[in-house]
Amino acid sequence: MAVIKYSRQREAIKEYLSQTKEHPTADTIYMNIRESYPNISLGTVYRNLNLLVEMGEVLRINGMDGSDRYDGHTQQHYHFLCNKCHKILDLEMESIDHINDTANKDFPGKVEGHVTYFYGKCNECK
Amino acid sequence: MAVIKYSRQREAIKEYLSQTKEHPTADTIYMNIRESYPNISLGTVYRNLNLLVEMGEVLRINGMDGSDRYDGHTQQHYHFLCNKCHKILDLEMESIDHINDTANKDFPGKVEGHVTYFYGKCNECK
DNA sequence: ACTGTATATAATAATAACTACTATTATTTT
DNA sequence: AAAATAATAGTAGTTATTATTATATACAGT
Ligand SMILES: [Mn+2]
Ligand SMILES: [Mn+2]
Ligand SMILES: [Zn+2]
Ligand SMILES: [Zn+2]
Repeated sequence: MAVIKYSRQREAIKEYLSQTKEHPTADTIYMNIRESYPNISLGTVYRNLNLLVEMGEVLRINGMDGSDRYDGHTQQHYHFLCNKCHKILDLEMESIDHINDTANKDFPGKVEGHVTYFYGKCNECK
Repeated sequence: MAVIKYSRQREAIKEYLSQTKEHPTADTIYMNIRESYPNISLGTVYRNLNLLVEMGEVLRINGMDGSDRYDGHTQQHYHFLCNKCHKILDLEMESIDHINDTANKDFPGKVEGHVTYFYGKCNECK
């Protein structure tokens, strides 16, 4: 796949992700795009999500539960998972990139980055 | 399931996990236990891993790639994932639990903990 | 605007990781 | 040793995701 051609399906996915504050699964995205494009296929959603992640236009959040989540807001930020209602929230907090240095200290290889999420009780559930 | 009864299959899994320094998948564990228990079923491996994780005798590491990894060494420690050879290594480093406080600062809910792993190039791959 | 070619799509099949079910077997209690 | 209970092997089912393929769309060159 050398040249990337426009598709309204991909545009709709990007649009939907940029305007939601949630962190939807591929299936949730599918359900929503369906309202404007009833014939869109789930495979198309997955393929475009992979493309968008690869292009850096969308973030993939994985490991929180069974299925991957997607985030249209690509500036670096951290996530919080509520243990009770399982909502995923953005965390506004100062950088913790220094933990890379901590990790590097006695490590023979090279630590380049980290993946972190926080968990606990959200405002409503605590 | 009120009472937990002994089983040599479960014992073999625990034994295998306690002596390996790797972080095997359920399937890898299955392959290895098979050498001493050729009839063990993959379902038995999964069921016992879940049990052992629940009992706190084994750690589950998820989100690194498609399938969960298991760790027989249960003292809290961090992991490193090599981007090139995809090995998972233990990281000996000082505690970074203070990042919970950082995350809590302006958060209306209650941050109780975090999940973190580091990535980069291991000693052989860098 | 018309045509050719490459890319994207919908629909569907396939895969991978894991869980559920059930008849049999192993462990523990009595 | 017999009864009671839990674990197992073997298998079927689920869920999330990827692969396949025939058709549709985008778009560069005329
Ligand atoms: Mn986010
Ligand atoms: Mn470890
Ligand atoms: Zn909550
Ligand atoms: Zn490596």
